[in-house]
Amino acid sequence: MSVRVRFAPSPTGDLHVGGARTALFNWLMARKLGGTFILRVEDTDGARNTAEASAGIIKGLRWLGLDWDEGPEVGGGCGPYFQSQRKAIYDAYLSKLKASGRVYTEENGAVRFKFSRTAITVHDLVCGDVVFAATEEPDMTVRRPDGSYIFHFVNVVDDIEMGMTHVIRGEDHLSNTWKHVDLFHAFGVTPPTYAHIPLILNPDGSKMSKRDEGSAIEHSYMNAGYLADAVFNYLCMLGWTPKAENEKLSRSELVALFDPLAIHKSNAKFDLKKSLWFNAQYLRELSADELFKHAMPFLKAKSLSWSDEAIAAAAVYSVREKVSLLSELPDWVHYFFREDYSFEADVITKLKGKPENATLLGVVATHLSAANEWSEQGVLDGVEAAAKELNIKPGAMMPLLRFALSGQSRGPGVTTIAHLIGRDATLGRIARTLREVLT
RNA sequence: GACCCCUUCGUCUAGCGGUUAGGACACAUCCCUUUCACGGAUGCGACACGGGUUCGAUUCCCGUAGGGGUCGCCA
Repeated sequence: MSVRVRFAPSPTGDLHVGGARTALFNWLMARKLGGTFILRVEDTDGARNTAEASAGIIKGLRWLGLDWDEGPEVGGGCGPYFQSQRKAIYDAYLSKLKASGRVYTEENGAVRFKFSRTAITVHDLVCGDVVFAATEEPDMTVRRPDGSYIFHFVNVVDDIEMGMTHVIRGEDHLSNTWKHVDLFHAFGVTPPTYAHIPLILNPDGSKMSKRDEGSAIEHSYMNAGYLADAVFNYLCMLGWTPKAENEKLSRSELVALFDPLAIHKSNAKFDLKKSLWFNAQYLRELSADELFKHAMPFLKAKSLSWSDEAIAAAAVYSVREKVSLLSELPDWVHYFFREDYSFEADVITKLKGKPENATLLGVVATHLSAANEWSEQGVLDGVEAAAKELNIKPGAMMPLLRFALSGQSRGPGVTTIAHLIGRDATLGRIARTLREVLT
């Protein structure tokens, strides 16, 4: 039998890391076994669900590259995939329960399911067989007086209707699973195989929920400058360890390595530093074009613009090993894009520190204006010639030139900066520094 | 409160009776270096506690403590 798994979010808010990882593991399972990954929106509670949230979740899943084979936007043979549109199916299933005497209606119209009140065992790939003693809880409500249905009921009905073979979800559902199994039995259906994955906790050990740092996919990752591949990779490492030498693994490697039996039982705390490390790793292996494409929205957000895209891309590429997030890029490259960059306080202090700095910059300018060709080597030759004339080491000239050309004390190689901004800008910036700082 | 799951360096983890308890992130130092980074090297650093079982427990069993979860006409 072909594997069928699903991610069944309730659209009450943005896609959350916990949900994203649940979707991720389901996706890995389907792709690993050549199965089907289904997206089902559990929007039975009209009061809490919104279309915006639903769209947001889809946006987040798309960004992470978790494509589904059946569900919203793609269709499939078991639709509709919004539970709010499946009332007739639920009514039919409720009738089955009525026929077998497993439900009863209360005075106000709510319908309850009669628990079997026997010990129930949940077979779980991660937790093993978990036995729940006969319950003493009140029978559970499956339909509200207004005719709408409750999660436990629709969840089970749809898992039956959509032919789910495995249910991979957060461990917070484990304690309720016996109720689902009871329902499956009442319908005369063998329950799917379960796999309850550990939860993601905050660094302090508390349960991570919306609002917490690093919890919302769109806000904390997409907009913060993460690469989807990095987030995908990092999330896999929370609660699962692939049998591999390295932790940095591509999607295809992760698919090939995936094994639900290797998923951990214990919860994992979110580690911001490590997520940044993963992102930095992925950032560095992007080509100049790819990096620029990803960086563009972040540059524009800081009002940076360019006329020569190749130069702009080269500028961004020159600082790729200095950042962990795309959002850090503008601060590292803004001076490539404008002449009115400001001078950092310590840069001004250092420039003014020695009176001979003005002379040094003047000599460098003279040599650079005479350079035969404007390449990095040409710039370097000019600086060395100036240093020789001044009888100092070329290395001693570099910081000064860096200060003048960027206003910053750190950045890519000085010759790279000069080469990319061009001769005119280089000479102009030296002149500006002489005029505005070393007066 | 009842029930369920969990417990190895600060964090993510390897380990599946005998290991100098390994790796990654972070941190520290050093090297490299025109800055900042990258990279390389080294270091710091853990089996929650108490009983068993065993020739021998991080590993198996029980208990305690601690953490998380579930007990809705939320999902």
